[in-house]
Order: sequence, then structure tokens, then C-alpha cells
Amino acid sequence: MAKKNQKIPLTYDVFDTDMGWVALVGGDQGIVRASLPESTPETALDFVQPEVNGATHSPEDHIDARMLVTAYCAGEPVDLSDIPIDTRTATPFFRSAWDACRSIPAGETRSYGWLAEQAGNVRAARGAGQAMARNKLALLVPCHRVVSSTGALHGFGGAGLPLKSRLLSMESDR
DNA sequence: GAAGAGTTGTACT
DNA sequence: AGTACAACTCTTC
Repeated sequence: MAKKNQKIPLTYDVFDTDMGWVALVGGDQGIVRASLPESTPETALDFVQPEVNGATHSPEDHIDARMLVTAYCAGEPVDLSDIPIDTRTATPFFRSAWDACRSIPAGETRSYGWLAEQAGNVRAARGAGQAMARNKLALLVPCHRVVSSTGALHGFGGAGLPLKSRLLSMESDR
């Protein structure tokens, strides 16, 4: 008990969606880490590998999250913000940025500047971008709805860019 | 349209 | 505590 590092019991789950396999890792407070839809469950798990290490496979604990994410990937207008997320490991700025990002309605896009302003400082657009970059909650935080001020689809780590475009198209077409 | 400078925040050493 | 890095935005050529 000397350490104040409270290791909460983590549980993970992997399931197949219309877009691919998604892995979720969560604790008592909510989802701690989530992966993007991948071609194979192995890849999805690899995305959350640092968290899965030591976690227990408990699909029952993420039954609602699985249902929501599955519906979302199928094109259903579900509200992913219903899924509880645990951002205790992140800084207040990140938390605010993610919260603001979840506040963006489906089909709409906001700029990093807007996100930064919601988080506290409009000048912190770069920091806001980093908040999205370090976002561990993938689909749960609609970071794909955040674009640059000029409207260009920036960043998204490469492999996520096509997915971002696809998600935007799906939401916009809806 | 393209290039360069400026600011803020996080992570690592 | 200081340094390095980042998915930005704005001003100027």
C-alpha cells in the first residue's frame, strides 16, 4: 500500500464489427483504451497491447460498449458518448479536449482551434492536436470529426486517415 | 498557393 | 527542471 499507484483491474474484449475487429480495454471507471477497426483481432489487440497485458477477457463487462460500437460501425446513429471513459491518466487539458471532441455532433466537423478554445486556450491548437494524437479512445472520442482550420484532413497517424474519411463520409451521408 | 515564424501542451531525460 | 517533439494556426512572399 506504499504506492499510491492504484492498479485497477482491467478487462478487455474483442469483437467483430462491420468495419473490422475492435478491441476495448476498460476498468471500473470506464474504457481506458480502445482500438480502431482492424482487419484481424490480433492487430486490434496489438493496438492495446500495453493495456491488455495483465487484463482479463471479460466480454460481459463491455457488452454495452460492444453493442454501441458495433452499431456505429454498421452506420447506426448511436451515441458513443454513452460509453464511459476513464481519462484519469491524462492531464486536464487532454480531458477537456476529449470532452469537447465528444461534444461535436455527428456529421459536423470542428477545427483544432475550436477544440483548443474549448479546452482553455485558442492558441493551444497544437496541444489539442496532440491530445487527439495521444487519444487512446479511438472511436469513443470522434477525433475524426476534427479537421484543420482550412478543412484539410490532417494527421491521423497514417493508417487511420482512410478510416477517418470513411467515417466522415458515412456520417455526412447520413 | 507555398513557406516560415509563433504559441501552447505533453513526454522524456 | 530543462529539452525535444507534435494530428496547428496565422502572417507574409
